[in-house]
Parts: sequence; structure tokens; C-alpha cells
Amino acid sequence: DEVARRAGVSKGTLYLYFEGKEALFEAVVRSAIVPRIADAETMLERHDGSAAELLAKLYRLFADVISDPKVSAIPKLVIAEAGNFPDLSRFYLREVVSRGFRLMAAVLERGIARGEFRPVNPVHATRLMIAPVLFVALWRQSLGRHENQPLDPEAFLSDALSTLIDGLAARRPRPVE
Amino acid sequence: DEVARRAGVSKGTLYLYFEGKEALFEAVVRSAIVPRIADAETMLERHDGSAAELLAKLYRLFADVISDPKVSAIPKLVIAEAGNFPDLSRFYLREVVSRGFRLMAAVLERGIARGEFRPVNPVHATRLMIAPVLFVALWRQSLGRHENQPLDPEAFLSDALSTLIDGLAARRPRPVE
Amino acid sequence: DEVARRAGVSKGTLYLYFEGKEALFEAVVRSAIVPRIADAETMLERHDGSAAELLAKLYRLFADVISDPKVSAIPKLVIAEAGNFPDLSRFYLREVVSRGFRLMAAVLERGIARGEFRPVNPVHATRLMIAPVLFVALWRQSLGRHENQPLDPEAFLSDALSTLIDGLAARRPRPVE
Amino acid sequence: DEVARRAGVSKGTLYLYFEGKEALFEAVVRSAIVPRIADAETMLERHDGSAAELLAKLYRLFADVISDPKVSAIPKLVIAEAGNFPDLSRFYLREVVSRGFRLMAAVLERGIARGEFRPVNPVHATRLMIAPVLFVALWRQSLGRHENQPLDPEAFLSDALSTLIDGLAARRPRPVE
DNA sequence: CATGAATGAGGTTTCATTCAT
DNA sequence: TATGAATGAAACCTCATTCAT
Repeated sequence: DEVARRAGVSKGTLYLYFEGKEALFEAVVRSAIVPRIADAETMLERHDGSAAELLAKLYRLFADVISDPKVSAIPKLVIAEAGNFPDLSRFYLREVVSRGFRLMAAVLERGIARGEFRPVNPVHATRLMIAPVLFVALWRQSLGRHENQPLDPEAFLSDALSTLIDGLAARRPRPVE
Repeated sequence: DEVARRAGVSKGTLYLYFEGKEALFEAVVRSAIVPRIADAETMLERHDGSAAELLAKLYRLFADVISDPKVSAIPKLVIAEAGNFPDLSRFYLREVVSRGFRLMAAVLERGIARGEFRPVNPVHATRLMIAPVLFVALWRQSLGRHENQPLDPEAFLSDALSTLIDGLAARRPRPVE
Repeated sequence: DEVARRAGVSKGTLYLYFEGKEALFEAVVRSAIVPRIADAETMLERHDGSAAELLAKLYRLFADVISDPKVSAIPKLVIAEAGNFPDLSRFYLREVVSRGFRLMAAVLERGIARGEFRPVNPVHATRLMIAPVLFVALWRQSLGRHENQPLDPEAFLSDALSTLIDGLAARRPRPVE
Repeated sequence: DEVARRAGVSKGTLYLYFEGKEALFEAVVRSAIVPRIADAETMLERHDGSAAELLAKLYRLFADVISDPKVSAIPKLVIAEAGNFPDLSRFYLREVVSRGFRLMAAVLERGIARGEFRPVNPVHATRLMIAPVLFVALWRQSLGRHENQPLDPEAFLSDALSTLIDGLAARRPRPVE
């Protein structure tokens, strides 16, 4: 109902364009997020510098993407409705989350191969790399609204990036004392 | 309804004990989470080793806390219902989230004071330190259910911890080449 | 909607030609059924053989008429919507059903007058003569769709006819034993 | 909604007792019709007179059953909703209609075996025997409401019975002239 | 204290009808 | 004349809450 109102149409009109609630969700994900994931994948393919630079580029892209409230509303919806719409969950997992994880895994692999990063558990590290992105998206859609100082996605993710890159970095041999 | 069933009482009975849904949420938060936050605060006060060790202890506590599905269901609920129940949001922000951030801030401060950690933006760093904890709690309650390999909170947070500690660590001067 | 699609026009166009659902029904009845009733009436007027032969001809006509799914859909609609569209009901009663009953009544009368049929309650007998026709129309539009062997209107009505004619036949005096 | 109002409860209450519309229909069929079919089956088993007498008893039972408007509303509903609720259709076909046909088939068989009835196509004859019963039920729920003289199920079926029995009767050899 | 039947507001969906083009 | 997008009333259903017992 509210969706219809915001779109400036009546409730019934939505059903001309979408089969139902779930199809509407899916369409939003498909149009607002999936292409950005594809952008990120292109970025990955084309990049030929360091893994750290690549991750920085991806994080800037993510910061940009989730700055759009229409986009950052989606993870919240998916999390809230995962129980009610298993098909949507699977779709989102397949088309967004898994691809996000794979992106991070590719960055990680490249970094390890190049000696930038130390070898780490890829499952855990990829989740860790996604966690700040998810955090800021959810925060802006929920509790963050009750805070005076909104959390700026770009600044936050930029700082998070530094810490993660350092945390994943290969250790240089300590200088002999 | 399900809450009542699991508690072994009837739906009506819940209303003898709780004003409504929001009061029930609040009571759950109060009994299942707030004391663990208080435990963490005590841990902080009593600890007198390194900030890294302190953080490790806190993360182990968090891993334990969110392994309880009753607890990890709460962040999901709060995020989903933040729009509908602003009072609950504010309560949760005040009694759980802000205290969690303050804990992380204290750890950080101590680490910086001791020369363990480099100086970082405390707002961003505290959010970054909380993000993996929130991530694993939400994951287990939503999309994680469609994965074959569940994400183990303890193992995940243990790995996340290592990376974060290294990422926050003060840099030693690079050896002269 | 489906009506429009089958007619090869758009939904809106229907409203140029018909006031609404009820007027459309009425038009269908008028064009697809009423002329066949009129045919039957002509048949009645022109027939000058036995009542049994006349009934056979009428039954063959009915079998032909209700073999058209467009036609056999109508009794179902009328029955289903009788409560919602009293005007349609009255129209259908007046232009189709009553005329059908009158046809049967005329056959019956002629049969009785000729000594073919015994005197029977005309209200009951006419309904009984119509019942198999209605039955096969409804059956094909509803439960019959779940049967493997569709009920063939012509074969069914032909058998029904034999039984009815025998059932209505005047009794010959039993042979003396 | 109207069902709820007539039952003197609110809309929501229905959903305490029935899963949904289809389950409600099925429950009505199960409680109002299925036991009467079972009664008829018992009647069949216990009867040991002529097939004609048996059919008379069954028709009297049917007349009684469909005199209850709650019951005679059901065939109308099933016919109207057959397209929307295929599961209900199959249930009704299996638990009511097929059993009704089998009853008629058993009567027929017995009549043929005893020399009362001539051999006839059992599929057609059973449908013919059911048709008047269905007719009167539907009539009372639809067009019959616009008639001044309601059709009395008992009287109508009694007359229909006579005609059918005579129509199905074995022919005695005609006396030699 | 406890129950569970009942409620009704609100969410989701359908469909007959309208209207700007 | 024809379209098809848009509408809104009504159908179906859910769920937080109430209340008689």
C-alpha cells in the first residue's frame, strides 16, 4: 500500500507490473542491486594493480551503492522477510550475496598470490570484508535514524578498508633487534 | 503465538506479563542481552592485560552470547521493527548498542594508550569492531539458513579478531633497507 | 478479460459494446442460445410425426447446441451468478428456460393427445426432460474436466431419450396370463 | 465474510476453524453430504427387495437431503468454483459424486440381474438417474427463486422416479395378436 | 493466574469498470 | 472506434490484542 502511494499509483496498479509482493522485491533487487554487483565484477576483471587498490575501488563502489536509500533498504527487507519468502532469500543469496562473497574471495586470492595478503580462511575473511558494508546499510535503515550524527558510508568504509587491509597484510619479517 | 508456545503458556497469558509485543521485546532484551553487556562491562573493568587480550575475551563472550538463537533473533527483530517501534529502537540503542560501542571504544582507547593500537577514528573503529558480531548474528537468522555449511560464530569471530587486531596494530618502523 | 482476449480485442473495447458484465452475458445468451431455442420452436411447429420423434429431434438439437463450449458455459454462469445478477436470472428464465419448458410441455401434450405418452404431471415431466440436458452442459464445464472419459453429449442424450420415452410411454394392457 | 456473519462470528474467527475458503467448503461437504452418502450406501447394503424399491428409497433419501438449503447450496458452489479450486473438485468428485454414481450403478446392476431392468449403458444410465437430483438442488438455489411455485423435491423426484423406473424396465414380450 | 476463543484492523490480492490518449 | 493503463471496492487472509470463563 505504502509502496503504491509512494509510486503515486493505487494499490491495484502494482499488480499490473508485479505478480505480488515477492516479485516486487525481486524486481527491486534486480534493478537496483544486481547491476551494481555486475559493475563490481567488471571492475574485478579489468583491474590489474594490487589487491589493496582493487579492494579500495570495490569499497568505494559499495559506498556509493548503499548511499542510495532505495538500495540500503533492501538488505533490511531481505533479512526481515527471509523467513516468509524463502524463494526471495535464495534469489538474493544467489544473485547478490554469493556474488559479493566471490568478489571478495577473488580479491583475497589475488592478494595472497601477490604476497600482499597472508593466507587466511577465505570463508571467514570474505564475510569479514562484507560485514562493514552490510553494517552501514542496515544502520542507516534502522537504529542509525535515532542518532544525531549519521554514519557516512564513504568515510566509514574508507576507514574500515584501511584496517582490513592492514589486518590481512602479509607480515614482513621483524627487524632484528 | 510462537513465543507463547515455546514458553509453554497460552497466548493470552503473555498479556498478563507483558503489555504487548514491544514490552515483550524489551523484556527479552533486558533479560537475555543486557546482563551479558553488563558482564562485558565488568570484564572490561577487571581486565588489566593488553587491549588485544581484552578484545579477545570480549569477542569470546560475544560469540557465546549470539550462539543462543534466542539472542541472535533479537538484532534481526530490532532491525526489522525499528520503523514500527521507535521506542524499542531507542531502548535497544541506549541499553545495548551504545554500551557495546562504548565497550569497544574503551578497548580501543586502552590499546592506543598502551601503544598497541594506532590512533584511529573511534566512531568508525568501534562500528567496525561490532560489525562482524552483528553479521554473524543476522546471518544465522536469515540467509545463513539456506547455506549448507553454517557459519560458526566462535571460529568466525576468532578469525575476524586476528585480522582486526592486526589491522588496528601500531606500525613498527619499517626496517631500513 | 479472458472474454476480451478470446474476442481478439482489448478489455476496454468490450465496454464500448456492452454496458458491463451482465449486459455481456445477456448478449451472449441472446446470440448463442435464444436463436437455437427459436429453432427448436420452429421444429416443434413444423413437426407432424410422433411426439417421440419430435423429442428425438429436439434432443439432437440440444446435443448439438451444448457441444459448443461457449454455450455450455452459460448455464454454469447463470447458476453461479444468479444471486448477484437477478436481472440476468429473470432474463434467462424468461428467454431460455421457460421457453425450453414450454417446448417440452408441448411435446408432452402432443404425446399424451396421441396416446403415445401416459398423462403425467407436466411441470415435473418437463423438468425431468430438461434435467439431462442441463446435466451434461454443467458436467462438461465443471467436474467432468477431472474425468478421463469425457461424457459425450450426443451419446448420453440419445440414451437418456430412450429411457425417458419408454418411461413416459402409455402402458399397453398386459397380456392375460 | 457473509459466512462469518451468518455464523454470528467475525471474519477472523473462521480462520480459527478452517484453513481457508477451500477447507471451509470441504468441511461443509464432509459434514453435510458425505454422511448422507454413507447412509445411502448402508441402505444399499441392507436392502434385499427389488431394485425399483431400492431406488425409491434412495430417491426419498436424496429428496430429504437436498431439501436442506445448506446441502443444496453445495452443488452450486462446487460447480461455480470448480475452476478455482481443483482440489475441492477432486475431493467432491471422489467423496460424493463418484459414490453417488456407484450407488446408482449398483441399483442398476441389481435390477438387470433380477430381470427388472433391461441392460443399458451403465455410465449413461447412472448419470441420468442422478440428473434429476442435481437439477432440483440447483434449481432451488438459482432460477427457482424467481418462480412463484417452488419445485418440491419430494414430489418432483417421486414423479421422476416413476418415469425412470418405467423407462429402464425390461420389456415383456408383446402379446401375440 | 491462566486459558483459548474471538476480534478487527490492516495486509495482500483480484477483478469489474473507467478514462486519457 | 480502440486501447491498455489505472482504479477502487471487495475478497481473502493474518496477527496483535482482548475478554469471558
